[in-house]
Amino acid sequence: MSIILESDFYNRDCLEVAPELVGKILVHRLTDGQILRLRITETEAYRGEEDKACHASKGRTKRTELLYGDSGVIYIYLCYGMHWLMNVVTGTNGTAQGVLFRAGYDKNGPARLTKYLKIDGGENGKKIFGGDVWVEDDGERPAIKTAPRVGIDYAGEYWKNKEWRFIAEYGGEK
DNA sequence: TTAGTGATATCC
DNA sequence: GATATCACTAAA
Repeated sequence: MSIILESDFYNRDCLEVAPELVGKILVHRLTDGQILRLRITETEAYRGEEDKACHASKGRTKRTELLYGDSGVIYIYLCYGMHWLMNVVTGTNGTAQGVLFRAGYDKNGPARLTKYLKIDGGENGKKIFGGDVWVEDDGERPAIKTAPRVGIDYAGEYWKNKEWRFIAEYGGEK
């Protein structure tokens, strides 16, 4: 029995949401009805304008607009011209927080994850419940370890060294 | 280690 | 309009 995570889950600080998303199942229902599921094994928190690694630190722009909106909104970003990175907006409105889905079981890397789930910019701005993309909790609670975030050298030592990356220590099933 | 790729932001 | 930058991956 799986429970779909809804508004209450996402409407909290990203540092609470990010570790809890680890071990959950990300689901995408395609237009042809096919269901793709993937267990989340790694997430990262991006916490508002003060976090230099967060896109919102540059201020409110067309792109980061979504981060300032409702929690539970899917924020998808095209990186390096070919990789879709998926985030979900967390926290109360206006705090510009988000959680990046960094990896899934057997799928290391944020772009591999979206590629596997066939998620692209078309899902950007949609809600992560009540639509074609959602996260389920099947009760699994893997052990979690933390680590510094990656790929954000530009953010400076202070933010770079924050342990806001959450990784499942997996032995679990798919 | 390096090339590839294109949207976005920033600077004319 | 032009350029610099980027939360990456695959191939070597």
